[in-house]
Amino acid sequence: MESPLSRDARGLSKALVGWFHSSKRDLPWRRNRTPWRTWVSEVMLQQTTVDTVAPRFEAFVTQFPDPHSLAAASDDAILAAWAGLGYYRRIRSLRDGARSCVEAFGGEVPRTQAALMKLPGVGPYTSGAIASLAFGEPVAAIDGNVGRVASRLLGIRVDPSTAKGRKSIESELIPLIPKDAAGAFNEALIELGALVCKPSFADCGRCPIRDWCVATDGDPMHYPLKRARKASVAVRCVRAFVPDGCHVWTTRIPDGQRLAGFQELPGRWLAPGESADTALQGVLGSLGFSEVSVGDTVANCHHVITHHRIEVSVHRVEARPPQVSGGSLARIERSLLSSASVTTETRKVARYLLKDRR
DNA sequence: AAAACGTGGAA
DNA sequence: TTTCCAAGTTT
Repeated sequence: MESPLSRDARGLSKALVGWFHSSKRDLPWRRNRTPWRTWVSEVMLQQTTVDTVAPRFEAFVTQFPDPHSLAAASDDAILAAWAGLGYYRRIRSLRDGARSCVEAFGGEVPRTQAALMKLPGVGPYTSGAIASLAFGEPVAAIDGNVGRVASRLLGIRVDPSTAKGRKSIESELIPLIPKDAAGAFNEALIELGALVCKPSFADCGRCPIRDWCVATDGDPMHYPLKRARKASVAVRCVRAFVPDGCHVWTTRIPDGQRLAGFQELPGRWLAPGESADTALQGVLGSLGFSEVSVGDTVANCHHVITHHRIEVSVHRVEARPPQVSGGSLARIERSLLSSASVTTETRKVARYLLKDRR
């Protein structure tokens, strides 16, 4: 009961891989493809665009050229190296994964999908990508691109973002992967999704595998199935700009919270209807400040984090700092408000604070 | 299995 | 402006 597609898997992979070799983009991680560079790039690319990653990749692997160097790095160092890329759990996981490679394998990257899956931050996609691209193991690597391309190619109406959807795609995709070119096949599928078979336009006229595609004679945009996203929520946030000579007071976000380890101006989200003055009095009071006087707004900015749209207003505040230091309170030079030690929101605020507006 | 997790750019 | 998307993983 072989389908025409599986019988001609050879032709499909030849056409796909041939197209890839002539059409692929020149990307940093494709030059000198080592297991470590592949691991780093795949983690950096998780939910992050090529345009964002490309200018950051070489600097990162220069600073951390192998698992040993990253394994030895401090929290502050890895956060600064990842600042602005988002999803900061990724870099802690990557460092922890590098540490376990150093301890268990002498600093070598595991060579199989099964072994890679045991590393923190390495899931079904990333393990498949490293195993196939770096080591040639004939396993699937189903990211957003491949989920979409395979859905259309095979005519599968499933949601690739669910475990069930991925499994059904995987079971039909694996037989198509050539044993002697698994990496090129998988990367070609990814590249095809990125360049041709796009979410809002399939562009079948330019597709190297349209002859094998179920969706071309129907409606490619009918695939894949996708679930509704969670609605975004608007929140207001107040922060205090408390200058102290050429320094400014900040707080360091504690472990376990989102953006843990970064510094930001003291403040918090407002409850509906709550006043900025009350909130800032409370925040600074609990940090140990006294004689708190909340002044004018000195900066406004808009920031989005996951599904929250945040309107930030920063007030100038005069206050007497606590005598004993401790807890999350910190003090940094004003110029560091635009450095990698603070949150991205803080760097946005700093653009207003330190210079012009709008 | 749904929700959380960052950010910037395109539609 | 709002929504969607980008080489996902974890809980």
